Amino acid sequence: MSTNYWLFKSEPGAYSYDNLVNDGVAEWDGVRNFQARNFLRDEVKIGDKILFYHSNASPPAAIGTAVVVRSGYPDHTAWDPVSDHLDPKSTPKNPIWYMVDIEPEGQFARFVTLREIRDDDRLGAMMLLRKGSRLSIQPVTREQFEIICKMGDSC
DNA sequence: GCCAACGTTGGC
DNA sequence: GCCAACGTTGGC
Repeated sequence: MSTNYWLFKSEPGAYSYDNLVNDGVAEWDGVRNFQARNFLRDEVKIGDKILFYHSNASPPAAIGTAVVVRSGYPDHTAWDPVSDHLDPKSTPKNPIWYMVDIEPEGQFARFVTLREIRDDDRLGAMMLLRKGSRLSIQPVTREQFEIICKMGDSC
């Protein structure tokens, strides 16, 4: 199976790329959107490459890359009573939500801002640029991944 | 099944 | 802080 490419959003105030570097590996928990869940459960595979994007940041930007080290498995925070992501409808026997594990690959030498992505004609098809697109796990093409990586002086 | 109300996301 | 767009909830 070939490598797929993704964009993962995170608010740096909640979990930044620095947090990921410090942790070494992260359980990508707390995704509570069905479309994103389906990607995590069914399509995000070990070895897939991730553009790590800071949303709700100033400026919003792609910060670096990461790699998937464990494919979809049930998000146990859904039945953790002290978790912010508790969802009583999800149980160990019938999990609703899924997560993957990721590791950082490298921060970009320079961040690639949303503005720069929007201004590049080659990236016009990205889901990120669609009006009202709030999906936190988005597929990107290999070409889009590599263009942004180059814009970040890191490929 | 419809749809209004509500909560969240996320750029600006 | 504002607010548009979206997803979810719940009454009917």
